[in-house]
Amino acid sequence: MPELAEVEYYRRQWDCGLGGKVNAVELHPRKRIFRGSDPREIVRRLTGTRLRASQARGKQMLFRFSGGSSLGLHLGMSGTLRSEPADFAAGKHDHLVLRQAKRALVFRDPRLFGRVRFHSGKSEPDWWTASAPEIHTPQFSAAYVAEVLQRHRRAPIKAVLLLQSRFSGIGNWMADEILWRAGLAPATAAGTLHPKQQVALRRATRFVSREAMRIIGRDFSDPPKSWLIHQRWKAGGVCPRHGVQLQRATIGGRTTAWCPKCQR
DNA sequence: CAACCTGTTCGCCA
DNA sequence: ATGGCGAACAGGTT
Repeated sequence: MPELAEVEYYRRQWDCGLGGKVNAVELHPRKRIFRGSDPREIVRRLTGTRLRASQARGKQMLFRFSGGSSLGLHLGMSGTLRSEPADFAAGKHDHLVLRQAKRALVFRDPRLFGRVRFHSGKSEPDWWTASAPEIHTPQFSAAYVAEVLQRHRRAPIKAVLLLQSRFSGIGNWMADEILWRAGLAPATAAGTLHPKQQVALRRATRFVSREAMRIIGRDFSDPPKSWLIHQRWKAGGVCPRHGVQLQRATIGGRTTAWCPKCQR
């Protein structure tokens, strides 16, 4: 489920707990979610702190606590964050619960592709600082896009859009939406894009990111009916622009839908 | 019942 | 050393 905009939506679901004290931390320590970190340390160091702030970069989230501890959360394929009443009882897939006086902050992830990381100390964790330029910043420039396309010139453009180290936060449906708007066939080798196509790609990337953040990031509203997202999973899905039957194939290792008429 | 899935990481190969 | 690709990871849904 979660790409850039959904991540932003879920991050905000814990905003109600900002400033609140963490009275207890409950977790399922054996779960794959905690790979690479020590669950007992998370319990020990977060208990008694206060949730101070949170941020998202691409699909990665950072929650900061008093005392200098941070939690890094990644939602993987099926992760969600939500707030529940204080007497909430954690279910099978609720792998991390932060108990506050008035609520429980819950991280749920049935498929376990998500991840919980932990960091303590004055420095910023490297899994946080090593992120790619965000799409809404000046660093996501035409020159940057050109360089990325050149570096990955032999890969299909669809696969390049899915590289988190290059296009921060773009996932499968956003990549298809972007290519459809830019008029680019997903299998096109990245290095063959003409200057005008590069401009269209960057413009569509910024548009889809900004609008998805505004529409989905705020309250999980549906994008307008004119967006490809409403058609791409349907059996008889058609191009919102022409009504032409969408094509479907695995490109860049993922299911890809595109309009053969407007994407070349 | 079988196929499918909005993500990342690893090993292999060029 | 770098880039591209396919498999693996898990469990719910169709």
